[in-house]
Amino acid sequence: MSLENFESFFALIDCNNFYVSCERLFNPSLLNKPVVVLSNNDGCIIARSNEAKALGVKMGAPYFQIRGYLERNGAVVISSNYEIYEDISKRFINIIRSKICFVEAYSIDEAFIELKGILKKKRFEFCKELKDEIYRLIGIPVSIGIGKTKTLAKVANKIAKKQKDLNGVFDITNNEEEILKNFEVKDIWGIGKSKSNYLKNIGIQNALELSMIDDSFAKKSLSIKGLTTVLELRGIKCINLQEERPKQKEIIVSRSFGLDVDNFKSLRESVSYFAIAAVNNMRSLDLYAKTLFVFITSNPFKENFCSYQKEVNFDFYTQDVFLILNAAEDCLNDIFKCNVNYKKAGVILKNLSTRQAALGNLFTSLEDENTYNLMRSIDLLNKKIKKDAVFFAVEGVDKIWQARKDHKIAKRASEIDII
DNA sequence: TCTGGGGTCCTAGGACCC
DNA sequence: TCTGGGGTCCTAGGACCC
Repeated sequence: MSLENFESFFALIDCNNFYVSCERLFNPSLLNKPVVVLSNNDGCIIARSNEAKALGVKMGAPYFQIRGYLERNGAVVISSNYEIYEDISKRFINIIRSKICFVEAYSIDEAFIELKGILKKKRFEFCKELKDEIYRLIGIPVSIGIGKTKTLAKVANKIAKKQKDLNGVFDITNNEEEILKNFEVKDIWGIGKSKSNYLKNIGIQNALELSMIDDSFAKKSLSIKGLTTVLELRGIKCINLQEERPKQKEIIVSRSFGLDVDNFKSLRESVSYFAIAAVNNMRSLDLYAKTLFVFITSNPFKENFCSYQKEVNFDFYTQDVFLILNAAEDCLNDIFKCNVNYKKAGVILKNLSTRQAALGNLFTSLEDENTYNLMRSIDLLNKKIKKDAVFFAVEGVDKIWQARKDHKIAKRASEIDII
């Protein structure tokens, strides 16, 4: 048997209209209807059912601009509920892991797998069975694209999604050239708006043309990433499967406000709330931060946009919520200006390190033991009673800055009982 | 009235040094 | 008259992803 039969291939498994599909699990009446899911603050469209796509609803469209159109067409509008989506995402990944070892959980609704040790003629069959199994166990429809490289698997996935007669699985290797010739440059993974505009201007319209450009020209005009894309389109493997998630480099918690905020008190409450959320996230990852970054901005879609920010470095790596809260407040004190309508604020924890690496620092004083014990107790209470049963007074109670979520269908992750 | 949030990586350009 | 040339490090901002 030739080696070619054992050549390693990639497949990309992508959940169809993931957030909409999740909502449909709880509410089957949403089936066969145009459904959209909104981003935080009910700002933009971030997921569309096929029926909504057929109405011409664009990804990322501001909701207020198309609200009337959606209403007239009987579309169902839902505020996003990430807790649920994350829970279902974990189940999705677990099913894949139970079928194959080489898995990269790429995003909340996508996974790459490497088809190693699977015979060429069995590849397609394996993916088809995987797709059926995912649907059988969690009720989420997926599409699977197969290719020699991750970039080609991405292309194949788009074809699998678009061409209904393929039943959701497509292997691009059978007619690669033809597919690439009809695949627009702007739809290629790694080619964004800026690069696709540039390529259009120099007369490169499709993926096949892009795959044939000169290497050094690609690097010079599209940067190293662009060259990688070009090579991958040619079937040269440059991007490996990342089975282990690389250590996170920063943690961001930021929100747009439901209303404009001009008073220091509300702003301080929001920044405190974000700082605590960021620290909680960091603690759950068992990381420590050396740098804190705080920012506040006005509405970027209005005139006189302004943005203020400040960064502070701690003397040591820390997880101490009190230290970080105080520092965040100090930052805000320094950057706050009166007579500005603030629309958004955020906190970033940077310079993250594991406990072990942090301890390697001569000047480390990781945390006060009392703080550590207190935080553990709060975690336990919130887990036992309910989320946010215990919270810090600085977060405020009324939270007038909080985002709108007018279309939320109330439910909790515990209601999910599919498997 | 109303336009998300959370990430990573790359590059250009300034500062500094020899 | 004539204004080097590298190297390194850092950072802000852009580009891209989902």
